[in-house]
Amino acid sequence: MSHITDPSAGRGARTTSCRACALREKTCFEDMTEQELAFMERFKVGEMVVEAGTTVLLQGSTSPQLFTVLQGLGLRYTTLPNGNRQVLNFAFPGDFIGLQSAVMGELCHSFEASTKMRLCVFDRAGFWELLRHQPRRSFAISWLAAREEHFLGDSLATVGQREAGSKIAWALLRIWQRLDELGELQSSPRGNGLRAPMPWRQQDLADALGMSLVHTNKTLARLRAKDQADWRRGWLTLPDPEALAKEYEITMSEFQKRPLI
Amino acid sequence: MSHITDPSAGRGARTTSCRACALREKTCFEDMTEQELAFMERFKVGEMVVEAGTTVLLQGSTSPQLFTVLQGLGLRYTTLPNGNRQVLNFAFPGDFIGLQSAVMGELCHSFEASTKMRLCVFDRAGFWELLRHQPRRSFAISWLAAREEHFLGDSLATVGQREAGSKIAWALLRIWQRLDELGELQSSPRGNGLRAPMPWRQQDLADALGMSLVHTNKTLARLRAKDQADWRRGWLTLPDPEALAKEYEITMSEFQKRPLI
DNA sequence: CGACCTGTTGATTTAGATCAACTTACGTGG
DNA sequence: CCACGTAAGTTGATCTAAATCAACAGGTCG
Repeated sequence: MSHITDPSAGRGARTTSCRACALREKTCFEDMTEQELAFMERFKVGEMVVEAGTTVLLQGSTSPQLFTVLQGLGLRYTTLPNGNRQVLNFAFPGDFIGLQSAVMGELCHSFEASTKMRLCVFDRAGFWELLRHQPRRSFAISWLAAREEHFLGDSLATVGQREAGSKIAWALLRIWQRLDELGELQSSPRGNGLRAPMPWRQQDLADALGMSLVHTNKTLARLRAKDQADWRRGWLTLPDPEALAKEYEITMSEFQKRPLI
Repeated sequence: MSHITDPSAGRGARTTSCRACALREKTCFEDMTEQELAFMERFKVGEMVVEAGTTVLLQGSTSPQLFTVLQGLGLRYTTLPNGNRQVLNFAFPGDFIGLQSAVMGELCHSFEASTKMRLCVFDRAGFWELLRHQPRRSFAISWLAAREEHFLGDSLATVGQREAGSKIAWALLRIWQRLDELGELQSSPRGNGLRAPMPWRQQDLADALGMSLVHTNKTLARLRAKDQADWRRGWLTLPDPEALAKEYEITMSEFQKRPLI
């Protein structure tokens, strides 16, 4: 199901060069210096396109690759010995995937594409070189790792300390915010307001929040009835995100430009 | 209640030099090159000794400092708008504290000393210099951040997907393992077996696992009755850690030497 | 058309929260 | 040395949020 394009194969015409990368245009990312660009292009091994449902990284295996999401949405999860699944986070364009595997030997989580995805592929061996020769890039890596740590801490606090309605609202707001940063919110086809693509299943959200599927469903229905959030058929609508956040005592961390790997 | 020693004050006789740092002797840490040592000594600003109960970092403030734990135990937590507290992790000697604050502007968690602690203090401004000039050190930072991310993911999976007995067992095993690595397990004063210092309160454990205090207490009592774990008056005894892990389907990540900042 | 996946809804059960009373340990000061 | 105050730990009774069970509906695809 997967398809890798190697830039050294053929004339490399099929692989976007970092310079031409559409992600760089987004306002949510920091600018890159000419030197950084040149370096990243050497570090880049190719591109990979996967269909929705593909397992890109499998817990327990040892992947020699690192990725940056170019297009599409995915999710990262662990499977416990008791069979339960914990979704660790949802992945968006610009996310750097696999830092942990570069550090620990073995993968302790899986990564799955929730839509068709395009991934930028880097070689793990090049990672060390990256940090050695590019202090700015290396700082970017640490920055992203710290940010990820922050997000996970936030998830932990939500899963551990909020009740159902608040959990759901928190998750929807976070997804909304991330898509907003990326400029992926669209105006609804019917009438006013914005909507966000949200391709995940209710089961995914349930597994992210430590809730049962049924309870997740009923809580979503309650939010819909109160006109606070409407997530159906792959699209999420939040009539008033600020009011929602206030109602459920949710403080979103403010926007910050972030580096792109 | 806190007491800072500045190496540039007096003759700096009161501050341990990195070369003489007792932590470096521990087998769980990677060796440092002479060059790294020299650099870290410049980066180090001083030492701080705090009494048990001191809040070292406060959520919402902006701390100009980074720490490495030299002695003692602590914990990191967030307070939610609803008043609940989530303990994010427990801190042990060798842990590097404050990477997030170095990256995000504002602290999004607090740090508290659970025993008397000795902390190695670094200046935040020096952090950027660190990454710029010391590729090896910079790799160490990324390594530690990735490890922290891994631990948090593990916590999230536990809080989200395990039931009470398993949660408690998981937490006790992890603390046990971390102290074991540091060589802090001692033989019990009465009779055979090992014991670990565990200065936290039941409330801390409850807040780490997203459980109520009462339920935590009752679950601990059940484990004690089954001779699986005994935590009382600041000491933890695990008669058979492997059996405990097996019983509750817990896989501990294997030991790996880690860098020291 | 039937198989399958995702979502929906009501009925029932239960793990864990909450409430409340009490014990134990450890000061501190008279 | 004892009385008192406070913080942590313990235990039983009660309540409830959320899990589980079960049946069904809608959409999609071969």
